[in-house]
Amino acid sequence: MRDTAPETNRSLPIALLRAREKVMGPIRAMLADVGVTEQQWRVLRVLAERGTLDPTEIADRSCLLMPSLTRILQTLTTKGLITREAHPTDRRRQLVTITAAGRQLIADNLKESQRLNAWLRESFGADKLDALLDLLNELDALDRDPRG
Amino acid sequence: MRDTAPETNRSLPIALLRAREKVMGPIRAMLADVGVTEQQWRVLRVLAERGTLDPTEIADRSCLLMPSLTRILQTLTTKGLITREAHPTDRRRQLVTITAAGRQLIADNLKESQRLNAWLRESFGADKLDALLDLLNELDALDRDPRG
DNA sequence: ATCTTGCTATTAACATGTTAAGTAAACTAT
DNA sequence: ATAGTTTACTTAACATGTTAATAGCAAGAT
Repeated sequence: MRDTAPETNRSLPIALLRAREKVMGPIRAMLADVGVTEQQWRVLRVLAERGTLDPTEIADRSCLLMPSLTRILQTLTTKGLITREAHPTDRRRQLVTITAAGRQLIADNLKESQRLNAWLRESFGADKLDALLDLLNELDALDRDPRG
Repeated sequence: MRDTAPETNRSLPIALLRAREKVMGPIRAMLADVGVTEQQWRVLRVLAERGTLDPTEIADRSCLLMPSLTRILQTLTTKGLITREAHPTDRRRQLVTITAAGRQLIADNLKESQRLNAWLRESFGADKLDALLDLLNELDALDRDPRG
């Protein structure tokens, strides 16, 4: 079906959408078995890798907007995967920490996650994957919005 | 901030997310002024380019899932930008057509849309843009899910 | 003719995306 | 000190993403 619509293949927004779906599909399937979403998984991994963080930094590192993150942190707290405490000196801020259960959830799925990454590298080609990542990062680094 | 987190730059899902945000930001801003979302714009453009279609084909061409499309078609009908009629021979299906108002909305924004595309080509580089699109399409064409 | 199977579109339920507004706390400059 | 500003997080409102279930219809097989 899709090959009869050549235009959309040259549309960058749609190409990015399709590529993302291709990569995320298997990951989502894996996470669905454990009962966490792709976004919740990102938050947990950031916390596991970098330790206690405040919500603003979590949002930046996991590429989530603050309103989304607010809801996700509530969900993760309910699930017992994170804890939140007040910041010692700045009462506007919080400190979020992953719990042992959260770390366990990551440990239970990290191997499969790495297997999916390896499959991608092998199937798509390590050279092409690196080239793609380079281009995407360059694109993201483009200076400013085209408001001229 | 972001440059202190080298890992996420090499994560394909997140790199795709950031790149998409970079490209879509200006487009969303343009469309917000007219009162349509990015997804509604995609549907209208598909209908304008290819004429009357049934919802299943619209979903395929605009990269939307059917439940999302159902709601979007309701919204677009309310806004008077599309019309829906029953399929003459298959009563399960519908035929969706863009209205004159819908075509006018596209005409009003097409030039700006093309200007944004041109800005991207020039700013990012035509060669790199083509290379990126090629890689994304190749990725999307990868055979099957890694269920081994 | 009925029965099964598959297709089309919708609905439901929950999670996130997105923009705008709101609240509370910290900062800045007088 | 205090008015004005900025920062951190939350809430609200609406749109979409995602999976599962549902209803109506079509087509093929028995």
